[in-house]
Amino acid sequence: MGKGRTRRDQVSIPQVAQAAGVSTATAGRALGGYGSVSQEARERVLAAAAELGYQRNDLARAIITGRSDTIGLVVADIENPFFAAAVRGVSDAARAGGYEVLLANTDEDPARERSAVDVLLAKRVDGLIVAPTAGSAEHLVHAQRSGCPVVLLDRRAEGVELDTVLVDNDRASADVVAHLIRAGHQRIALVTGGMRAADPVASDQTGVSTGRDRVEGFLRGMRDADIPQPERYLRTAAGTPERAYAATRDLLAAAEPPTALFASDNRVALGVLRAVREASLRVPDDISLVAFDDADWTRVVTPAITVVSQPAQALGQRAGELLIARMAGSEDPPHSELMPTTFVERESVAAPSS
Amino acid sequence: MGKGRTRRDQVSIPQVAQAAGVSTATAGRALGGYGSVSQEARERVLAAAAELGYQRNDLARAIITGRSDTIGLVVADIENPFFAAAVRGVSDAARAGGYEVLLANTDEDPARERSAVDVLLAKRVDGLIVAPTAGSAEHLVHAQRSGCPVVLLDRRAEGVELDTVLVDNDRASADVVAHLIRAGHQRIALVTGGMRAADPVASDQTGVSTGRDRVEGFLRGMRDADIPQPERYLRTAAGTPERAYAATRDLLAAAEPPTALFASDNRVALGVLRAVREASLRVPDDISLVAFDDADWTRVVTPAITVVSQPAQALGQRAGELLIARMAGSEDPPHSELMPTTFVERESVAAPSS
DNA sequence: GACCGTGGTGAGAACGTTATCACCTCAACC
DNA sequence: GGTTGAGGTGATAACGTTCTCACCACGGTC
Repeated sequence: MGKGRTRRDQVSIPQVAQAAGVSTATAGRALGGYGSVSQEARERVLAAAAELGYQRNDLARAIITGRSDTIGLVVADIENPFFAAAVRGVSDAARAGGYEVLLANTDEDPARERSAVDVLLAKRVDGLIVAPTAGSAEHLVHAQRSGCPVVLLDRRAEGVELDTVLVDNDRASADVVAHLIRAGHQRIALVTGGMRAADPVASDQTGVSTGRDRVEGFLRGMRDADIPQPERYLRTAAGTPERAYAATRDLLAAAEPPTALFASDNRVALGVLRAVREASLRVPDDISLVAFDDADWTRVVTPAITVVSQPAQALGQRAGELLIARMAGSEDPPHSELMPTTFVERESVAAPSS
Repeated sequence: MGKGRTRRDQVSIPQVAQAAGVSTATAGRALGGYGSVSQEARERVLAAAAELGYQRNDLARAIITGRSDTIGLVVADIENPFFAAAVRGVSDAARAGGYEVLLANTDEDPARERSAVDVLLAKRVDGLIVAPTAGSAEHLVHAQRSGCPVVLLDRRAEGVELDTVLVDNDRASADVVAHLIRAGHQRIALVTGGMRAADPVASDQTGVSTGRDRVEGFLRGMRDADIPQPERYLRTAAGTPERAYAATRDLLAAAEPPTALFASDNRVALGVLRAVREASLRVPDDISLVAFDDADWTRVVTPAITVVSQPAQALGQRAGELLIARMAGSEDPPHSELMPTTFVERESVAAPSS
């Protein structure tokens, strides 16, 4: 036995009330900051609380008020700087609105996402922000219907009516392709993850929406320029640095290798760049390179990499604000908000060499 | 009134019990998985629960059991990849132990840290993992004493008895210095953050322990090699990429610039590297470079950067495990666990040119 | 003087769970 | 046939808070 009081003998409002010589109700009002309490009673209660080391219990409060002042945040991969920044944005918005954040990581596993949502619902979060992974979004609709507002972050979910904050991936991707084509490229490769390897083109339902949209934009951009066989240099299922590395090696070893590489996110870019380095290719003289995500290191490498910058933190913040509005009772029909990407031209794109 | 049931008419155990034709107690047992229930009763209860859309309420459960199955995690900066990885480690350990994680960001602000701890305590987390920022750790001791175990992550707190999981920063730092000296360097600069600019050497109480320990190790390493005025190239208060950039520019512009740069973390390294690039210095021919943290980009730049690798995720995981043991009732005296760093030699160190 | 509103107070219900206890049944054991 | 034990059940207390309501005192207004 020993140090410190154990979990069970926490001081509660009735004890404070008794010490202060007032009723439980009055002590509760003084401590909880609701109702009206005389100056004198408040002082006595506060003094008694300090004396006894009273610690309020938000759990009990949440049961009675029906609000926990907590929002649940479900992301795929906290280690991805994009999500880290988004989490930061959500955190900031939550703090500003008086909410705490309960965080869950899914590792892109739909089963873990479902169970995370379940746990968060059981903990009675007031709202949910989710970057949905592949698969059905039934559980999210269900959550929303049971009274817990849901906002989707960075990714769409098919056929459900939920607020969504994201970026126009399709268009940004097409713009990159157009830029490369203007620079003179024809053999343009897209290295990306998030889709089943088996069926890269019929991408309607598999994989994460972000990946699908970027592929879609890529293909559209290629077709718009009448480049035949646009899927020739499309490499899906390369979502990790390692797999992107392998996919890029593969591309570079081909008889007719691409003259430009488009990496679909910052982690993919890492693998792509490593493969390029190992092949002793010079950027941009031998090969051009564009990446999604303005990761901090992209401007410190030589040459600095041309990127599509996403407002990751702002995305998170906006999702938080939208959710807070919903929790406050907003009844507008669910809608998507597109936030602008910025094409940051640096030094990794040039005309093809041959 | 609108879509979906509102917050207030959630289904509760008594309602399920009535629908299933059993007592509240039995329904509670069937749903909560405690006590003993007949096969038949359980089935009836579960069917009724599914029918009515019952959602368990962990808040009410937590009140009665005294455990919320939640741990609080307080970090300085979630956007720092080191902490992102550590958060990941904590998450994994928590999940394995059946706990959820409540996350708070402090931005290195002691006031925000205190208020975060306060809120988490009010939410009745079962334990707390904190990467303490500068200043007193009184609130943490208080938390521990009031029955909420605390584990420190990555950073020490002076004069308090708390479990701590970290790395031997002093020694790792001294080892880097020794390595550079063996390579022939004398004019070695340390660019670091986390300390008041005013008084860089008397570092006993200001700043974050990590920074202080690294400075200490740096100075020790220099003194051990009998290099005079070791603080000559010491630049503190340069904890962000921007400030590190400015500090490095400053160093490089000196009459007798350093021949080797030591960046105290991955964000500092970003700024240092940018300054080096802009000065058109070649690494390692013109100047050598070592950084703390094996950030993913450090091996993709040319030349790949020699780093001190920290087991960030393992650190977080171990902190989680330690906390779980504490919450399970372990009464061992608090202790520090040092995890090993790895010196990863790459291509950014060479003998000084002159 | 009757009436109202308002600030303050306390008793007790309410929230949705789990814990405690008493009780019942049935089988196993001596 | 009694004792023991285990499995199952329900009534009710308990957790720590806020909510509801009734009540009082007081001042102002008609």
